Amino acid sequence: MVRTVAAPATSEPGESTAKGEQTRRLIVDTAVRLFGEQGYDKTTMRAIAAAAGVSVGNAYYYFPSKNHLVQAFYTTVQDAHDEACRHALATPGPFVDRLRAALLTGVEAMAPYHGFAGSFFKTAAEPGSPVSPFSADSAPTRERSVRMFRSVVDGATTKIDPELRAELPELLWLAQMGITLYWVHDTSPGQTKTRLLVERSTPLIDRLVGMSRFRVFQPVVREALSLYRLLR
Amino acid sequence: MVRTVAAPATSEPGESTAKGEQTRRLIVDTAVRLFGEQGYDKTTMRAIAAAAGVSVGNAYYYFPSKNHLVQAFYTTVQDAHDEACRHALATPGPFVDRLRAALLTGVEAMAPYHGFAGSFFKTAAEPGSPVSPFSADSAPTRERSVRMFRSVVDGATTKIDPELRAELPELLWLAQMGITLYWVHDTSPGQTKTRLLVERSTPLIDRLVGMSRFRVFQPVVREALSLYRLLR
DNA sequence: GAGCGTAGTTGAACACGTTCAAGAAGGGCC
DNA sequence: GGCCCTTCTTGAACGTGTTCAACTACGCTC
Repeated sequence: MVRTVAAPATSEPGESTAKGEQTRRLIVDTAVRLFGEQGYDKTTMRAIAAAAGVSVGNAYYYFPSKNHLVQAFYTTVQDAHDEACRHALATPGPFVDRLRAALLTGVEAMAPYHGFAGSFFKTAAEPGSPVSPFSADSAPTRERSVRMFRSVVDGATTKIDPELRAELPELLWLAQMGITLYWVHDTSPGQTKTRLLVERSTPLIDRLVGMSRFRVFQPVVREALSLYRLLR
Repeated sequence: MVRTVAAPATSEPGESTAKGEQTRRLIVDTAVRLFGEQGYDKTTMRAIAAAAGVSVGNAYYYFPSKNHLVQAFYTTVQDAHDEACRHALATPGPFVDRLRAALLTGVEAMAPYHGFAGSFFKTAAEPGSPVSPFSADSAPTRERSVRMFRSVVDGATTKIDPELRAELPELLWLAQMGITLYWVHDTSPGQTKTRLLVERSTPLIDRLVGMSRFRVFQPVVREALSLYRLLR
């Protein structure tokens, strides 16, 4: 017997064949649309299946749970974010400007989904959840985001302590998670407060980062970084 | 017609009469016990009702949702925490020692419920949730906790910038929320990493707080505090 | 005691996410 | 075509949190 097509190490249903891929996309697209229209909780699996013209069980053949359907959302948002800040990060400049651009475009990219994010957040926040930003399943999205912040740091003309510089992309990603946490809970119209947070916290971060290379702060920076590495 | 008993402004079922209060307690106590034994998700409303010897509907007569049953847990943990750190905070001393004591006893108080907290966390993290630490329903618990941190600050012999000192209790409460966030996701045995986080971050916080009263940092401290007040 | 209104209680019913045994469709091999 | 194995699809069924119309128990007024 000859296996015509070898299954990949991480095989998921319907990723290999044309038919499966088609149904998969159909379900994802329908889900993403409904999530955006009605929020996470109000979009039932039955509704997704019905709108996509398949059975409930079929949706579960492709996705282990309702949560997994949301990874697609992450990718969508990140695509928009990458596109939006590509221009701002193209040419080197002061750290503060690059950071502000990266964070603000991030908030912009998420903006259309504020309602959805609110209803979905509880699922993402759960410790073992596959859609938690810290989970293994989210690794691709997370690493892509860290990579973007690395580009923020790499193109910065500001002088930064080398040890801090190495860890900074990941720390900034963490800061973005914090901002997102605030954003999700932000009930101000148009999430004005979150934008204000970014606008005014970036100069502060810049100032602290700038201070990092002075001798006086070396011990604190060292200690903080080593603690971070230890507990990461 | 004469109303013999005026209903209080925030009247909840079964709070006034003896019979109601009895059933209410019975349900809460049963729920708290089962939560601790089996976790949040595995403890069904049917199981709580059955174990308490009442009907499901009766539980819902006293508590609007399963979530609301958890406020009792908060109180339990906080009672333990208050008791545990009372002694350490009784006599004035260095800020760093008082803070460490407050945070470590907090972690100890939560420790028995780590499993439960993990399964429950997703509910507490939801923006509009009544059991969110930022919600109106949690105000009593929250204020009680802030009060404890105020005592930490008030009894501190360390010199602290006055403006910072005023906001510090709330900021420390926020820090505790951050530590709790880490703790919930901490899978190390016995949550060793969280203890390490407290042990090593308190000196750092202490150092930063100590720096706050030097002239050089006044602008940064001022800006950060005003931003915090604005976005709170 | 009779009547009445509130507080307390019940269990069936609903919609949900998820599971699963069963079957249908498709393609390679004789 | 006939066979077989994998891929794909179905819809009923399970257990969940929550709701609700109906019922009972109690305390008050007459």
